[in-house]
Amino acid sequence: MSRPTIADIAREAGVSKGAVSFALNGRPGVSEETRQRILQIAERMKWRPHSAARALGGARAGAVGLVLARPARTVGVEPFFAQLLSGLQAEFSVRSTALQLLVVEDTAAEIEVYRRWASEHRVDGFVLVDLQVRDPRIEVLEELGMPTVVLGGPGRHGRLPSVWADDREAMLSIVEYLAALGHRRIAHLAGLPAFQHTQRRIRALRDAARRLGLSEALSLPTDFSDAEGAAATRTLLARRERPTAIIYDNDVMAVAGLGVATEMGVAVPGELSIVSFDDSVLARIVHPPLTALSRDTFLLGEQVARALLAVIDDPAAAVDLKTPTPRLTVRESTAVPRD
Amino acid sequence: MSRPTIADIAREAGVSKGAVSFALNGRPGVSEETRQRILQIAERMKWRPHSAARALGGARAGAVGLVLARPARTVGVEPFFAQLLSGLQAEFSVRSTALQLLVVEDTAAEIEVYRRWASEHRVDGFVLVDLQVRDPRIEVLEELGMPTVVLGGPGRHGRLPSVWADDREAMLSIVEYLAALGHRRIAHLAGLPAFQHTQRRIRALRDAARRLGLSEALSLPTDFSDAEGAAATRTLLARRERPTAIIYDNDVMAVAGLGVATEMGVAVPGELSIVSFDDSVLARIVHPPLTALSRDTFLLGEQVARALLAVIDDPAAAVDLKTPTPRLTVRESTAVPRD
DNA sequence: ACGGTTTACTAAACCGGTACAGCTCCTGCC
DNA sequence: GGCAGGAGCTGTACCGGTTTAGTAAACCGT
Repeated sequence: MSRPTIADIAREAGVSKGAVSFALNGRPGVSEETRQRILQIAERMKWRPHSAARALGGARAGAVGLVLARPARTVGVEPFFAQLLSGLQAEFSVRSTALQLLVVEDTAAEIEVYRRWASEHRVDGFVLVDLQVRDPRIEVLEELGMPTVVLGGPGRHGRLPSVWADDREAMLSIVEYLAALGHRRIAHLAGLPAFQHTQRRIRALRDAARRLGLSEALSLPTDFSDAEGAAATRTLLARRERPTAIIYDNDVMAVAGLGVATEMGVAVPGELSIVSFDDSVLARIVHPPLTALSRDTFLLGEQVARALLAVIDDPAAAVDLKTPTPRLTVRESTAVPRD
Repeated sequence: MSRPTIADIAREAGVSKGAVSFALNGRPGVSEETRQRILQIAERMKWRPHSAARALGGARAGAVGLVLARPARTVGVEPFFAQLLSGLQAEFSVRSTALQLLVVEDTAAEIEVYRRWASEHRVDGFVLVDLQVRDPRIEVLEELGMPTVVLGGPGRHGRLPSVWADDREAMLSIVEYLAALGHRRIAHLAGLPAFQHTQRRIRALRDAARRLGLSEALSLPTDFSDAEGAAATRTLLARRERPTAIIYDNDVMAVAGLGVATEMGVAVPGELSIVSFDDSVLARIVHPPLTALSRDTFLLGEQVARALLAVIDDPAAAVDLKTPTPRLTVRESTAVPRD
């Protein structure tokens, strides 16, 4: 016989389907003795619930969605997402919730997927990342009424609960460290200007520069790619008065920038200090290893997952969780500027 | 009103549920005129099928599974998987099939997931990667009778269809290139010995060495991590008669090895040539950029997805697809050995 | 004009669970 | 002794689709 159903178990145990359902879901309605007997039979028959049948009864779909809008071939270059994914998985799988992952080309397609998955009842909630300035996705998700957790910054994201890291403090800690070393001309290769965290970092740098009396603090927007990171670094290093330190918004650009410096004969850290806003193997394995901001992305993923499960359980739950502020791991790419 | 059902459409159109089902699925049983009317109403009401309800009727679950057995925190370091994933997605999403991704700790847990997802009817098929020597998963998947495509090498994998790349030819092309440059002592930092492709590469190197009359061709097994890559490189370079070229089984190890060489004052490519078996941004952005084997992993993912969909449509379909042999992209990490 | 086939559709069963009203005992209490 | 209340269970409706048996009308050839 193929796949046993609760009806099979009921027949075997000589009870009704309802009783079996009660027993298997650990809810009152059957005696402890009967429950044990049913559980044993289910075990013996290797019964597993049919996820579709469960979902049909208006209950959970047992899955959550994560949709990324990026050019298909560029995903996975950044270790950040892989780490986040691992953390999400770790927590979701404990509560036997599956993760549906989809990579699409742009935000319009992403919204379309939210609509489709919601109306197909395929998922119970969403994780929203890469928060943009005036993000159109928030409105859609609120309208759909799907439990959603935003991985973003402080402040309101409509009525959606959020888990966030303090980008501002993180940037301040980097700038203060560089200023303490004696750097006065600092450049910042920022990410996509449309992202909220990019804006927060740019603002933090500007504020810190004013407060610490830096003579220069320039933020250049990029698309996070190694190509733009390299190009912008080349431009910066070709100037007459070049910066003595560059802060890169991700590890890929930082490594590319390091390559450019080496190629142009600019000594790191002698003539140029490099700091990466993301830590990963990448930052560790290059030479010299890069000073980088270490955040526990895996933990972040776990927290987001936990928050989402809480919201699914109780849609009224208001979550606004600040994760530990990342700390700077000093390696060999930063030093006192040579005058 | 929330989510419209086919019953709502049927009422609106003044026909039965069955007629609506026929119309929406493009099957005979209704007149063209009625079909159009029903389609318009469905469109207007923004109807979408409830995926659970469909799956319950013994039909497709509309999803496939990919399970990776690796320590959770190490995933995503390798661009290879991200690329593969993108390719899979691209093809699956065209056929509106979702991809369920799960990362588990070991093979036992992986098998458990196959069992669970199959019996819960959560997926219609699986993609099997990281094929091992005498892989226990194959037997389980055959027993479960789930459509599965193996991403592996040539040869039999039970009765499972497969898509594969020619690792042997790839390794031969690298060795022949290095031999042509004049290298006679070549080392190979291999991956996990339990993997089939590791064994194939080791064998290919040994055969080529004999044929080309190399004086040394050593394969050292590792766990693919940057740490072991660095450690093994250090050992090799500390020997009296050090190799003049090292082939790394992935990009992460190659970059780590490059770091070690730089640190030890061994010039690349002057005193040591480096070749990576995987190409990615990583290989491009370090300095000097690495000579690497370029395979179109994105395309590979698309092909695997297509193959799996074909097997799901027709379980008897026998697929055995060889992908284009990867080609060597020569950059600046390889040169004629200095004597 | 008649039997036979085709077309267009309806009604109901079915998939495998969950939810709930209702029934039968048994116990406790005044 | 009678009644309330609860434990333990049954039976059935229901979720939203698909599928099948059945039916009425139209069509067809001779």
